[in-house]
Amino acid sequence: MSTDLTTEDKIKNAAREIFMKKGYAATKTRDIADAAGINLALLNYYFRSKEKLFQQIMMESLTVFFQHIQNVFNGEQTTLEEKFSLLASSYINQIREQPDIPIFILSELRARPDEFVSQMSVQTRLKDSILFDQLLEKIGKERMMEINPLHIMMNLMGLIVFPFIGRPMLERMGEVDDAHFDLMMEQRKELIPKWIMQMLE
Amino acid sequence: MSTDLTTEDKIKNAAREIFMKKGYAATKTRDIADAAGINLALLNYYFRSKEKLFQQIMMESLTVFFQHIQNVFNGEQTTLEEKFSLLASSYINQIREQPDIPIFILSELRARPDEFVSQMSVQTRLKDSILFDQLLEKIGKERMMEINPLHIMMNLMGLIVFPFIGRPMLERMGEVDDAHFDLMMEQRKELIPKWIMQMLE
DNA sequence: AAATGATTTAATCATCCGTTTAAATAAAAA
DNA sequence: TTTTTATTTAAACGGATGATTAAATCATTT
Repeated sequence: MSTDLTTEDKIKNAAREIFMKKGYAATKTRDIADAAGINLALLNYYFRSKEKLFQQIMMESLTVFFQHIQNVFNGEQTTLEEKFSLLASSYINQIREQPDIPIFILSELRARPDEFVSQMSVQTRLKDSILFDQLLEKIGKERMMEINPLHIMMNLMGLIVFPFIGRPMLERMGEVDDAHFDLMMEQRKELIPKWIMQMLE
Repeated sequence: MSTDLTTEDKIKNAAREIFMKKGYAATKTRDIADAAGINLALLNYYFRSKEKLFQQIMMESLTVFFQHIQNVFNGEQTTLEEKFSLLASSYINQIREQPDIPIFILSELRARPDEFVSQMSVQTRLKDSILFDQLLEKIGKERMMEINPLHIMMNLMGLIVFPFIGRPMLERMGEVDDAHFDLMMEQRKELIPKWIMQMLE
């Protein structure tokens, strides 16, 4: 957290790490300043307030986290299963690099109603996507009442994201260590698309 | 939040509601006192400190949330699919009554390492359960390396819990209202066991 | 009724925490 | 160099917040 970064970036990096780990309310501006190795006043000098700094980081996190969805959802050259596979792989890789990002986003989204939800998901209307059309074709109109494509989205995201959110609990329940957990996440890149396809049969 | 409850319970009810909605750090003792309609000092009189009050509520939440698991996991009269069905139904009902409980538990578990994780999951060792034996029998020894029973646990819990955690996001993505969301959760009581069974084929 | 103990209240303390200020230093422009 | 602007620092402000105190009220016992 030092070297030749600009002061602004040192603050942002430290803030991102601490916000993600502890959440907005539990994060103290002094913790950020200490972790960044800068004077406390610089935080306000560069970002005006803790709130503004948080919003900036939150927006960037949302962008990073949802940037793939848009593209994959509307890929014209990829099949359904390929889309599931792409999503599983890219998200599992991404979350491995920033393990706290899902729970961070989801819990702050809960605590700060609307503020971010609106901007995040306007981009991603399921019904307007090619994925949706492909789902319709696969499921068939007659089964549509029973199995709303949103079920499939819930399943896909749940299967990808939940293991990371529930990790401390799951590792204990299953008596697996970190290495084994990583292996399982690697397996899931192939398993999840298969499972989702089975659901559509 | 009034009537003939004891003062202690008025505080606990208010605290539970606010802790669940906002998390530990964002919850102020004065908010709890106001919501409970009691004098601020009474909180410390009955519970010593905010931290102690929180721990008590957290422990009770964990107990409630995991009490079914133990029983269902070790039911001797129920088949695999019946166990999945029981878990899905009881958890979906339970979460509907306290929608914030999953994200509350999972995010506080992250913010407060170990403190609770240890006590929570000692009770629930997957390998010691009847469910585990039934899974082994169904999956078969040869496929065990590929599909660890923990995968199935991740899937089951992810499919049940994630829709509630991601609800604000999912409702926007899928353009469904609260009533429709509830209907879908009702459908999932039957769908989830089916999906899980398909994964085992 | 008096005495004892439990509960509740108003007020205050002490610390924390986000933010600001004013001065000092460094960098850039003139 | 001198002047101006940008960055950094130490110190402090003021409100919020968890906790405590001492007195008041209520309930129970004798």
